[in-house]
Amino acid sequence: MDGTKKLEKARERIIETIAQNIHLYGLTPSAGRQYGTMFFHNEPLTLDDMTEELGMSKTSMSTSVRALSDLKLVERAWKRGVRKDLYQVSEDWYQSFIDLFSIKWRKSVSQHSGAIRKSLAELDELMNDPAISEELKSEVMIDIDKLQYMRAYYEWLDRLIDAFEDHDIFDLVPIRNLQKDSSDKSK
Amino acid sequence: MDGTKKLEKARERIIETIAQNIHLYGLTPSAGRQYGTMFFHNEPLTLDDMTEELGMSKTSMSTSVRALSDLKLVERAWKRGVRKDLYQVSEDWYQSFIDLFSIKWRKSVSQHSGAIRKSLAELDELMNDPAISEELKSEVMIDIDKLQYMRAYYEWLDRLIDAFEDHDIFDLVPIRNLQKDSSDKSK
DNA sequence: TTGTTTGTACAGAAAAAACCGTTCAAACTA
DNA sequence: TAGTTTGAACGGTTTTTTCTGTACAAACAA
Repeated sequence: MDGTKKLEKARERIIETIAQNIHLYGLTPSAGRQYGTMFFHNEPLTLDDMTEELGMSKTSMSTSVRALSDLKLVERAWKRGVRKDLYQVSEDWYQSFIDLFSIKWRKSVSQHSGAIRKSLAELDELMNDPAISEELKSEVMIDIDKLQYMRAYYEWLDRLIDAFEDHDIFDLVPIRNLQKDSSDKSK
Repeated sequence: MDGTKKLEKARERIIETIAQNIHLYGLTPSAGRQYGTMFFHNEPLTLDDMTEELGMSKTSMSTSVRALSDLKLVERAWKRGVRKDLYQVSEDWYQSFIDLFSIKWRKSVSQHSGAIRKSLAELDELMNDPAISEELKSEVMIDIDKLQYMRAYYEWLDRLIDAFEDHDIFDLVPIRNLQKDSSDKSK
């Protein structure tokens, strides 16, 4: 088999695996393929480059590169004399993992916390209403407990994301920069 | 406003918030609504109960309760004399968060690790091929570096998931069981 | 055994999304 | 200024996903 073909095949396997797993970041396989393609390119790419590489429309490239940018999986690059926007994958994958939580999960925590606060206030009000049956009150009490549990959980999630952002997580789970020689046959 | 209505409204807000955020678990809003409904029910529910509560088909209830079960967000319950399957939400949300990683992310790590191993072996072979141009070899070298970086990253992710499963994460980010009085107005 | 109940497989309908071609505004060039 | 180039907004089309109703197999009841 031709050497270039072999290299291409080895890359394709990785790209396809990325495409099949990028849903964990809430992205489509197409965006994953785009990411993978950029990953193996050693130069920043323009939208037109991507159109050519992936055989998809420029519009599609534009929208999915935006989705990738929103999650900070890719970033813009500059190159003297090039007017087109250039994009390249963010180098630090650990940071990309953290960014997922900073962006998507933090937003979710915030929405939940807001909803819980509002509902808790309403139930609180309900508890102080004298025109409410004892039976209903005991139901409300149960719900208040549940919401308090939720509130504690999201507060925990919030601190977890803090621990990611502050890189405290690397104290617990250190990055091992093995750089293991690829000819090492040991298991 | 009627007390029962008010309670219902407070619940609906939470349920809808869950529905809008469950995509982080790779589930549809419908499944989220189903989860939310079960969450506020103090008794396990049957598929027929859910059909009635949510106004959707039994088939839908069956498929999405399976999706929820796969992620261990809900579990089966038993009740004397009831022949129908009963389901209830898993009580421990912290564990549910961990399960997400045990199930979905671990699988992703495994797929990636496999692909990386294969591709790395191929590139290794390519490097030892004497019939390959120097130019191509330097390209291959770059890719090997990238794959080694990936390998280290997924190995880190694997250890991170271990830290979740072993509950070591709670040493770094402890669960505060505040149980703060809901009448506390401090900010 | 036969009749009933329950959960799920399957195929088609409905809804949602991904994607494309065209168009347009902004930025750059001359 | 006018002419290009570029990225994205907007409708319309295609593809995918979600949901439903029917049908069926397994478990239970009598």
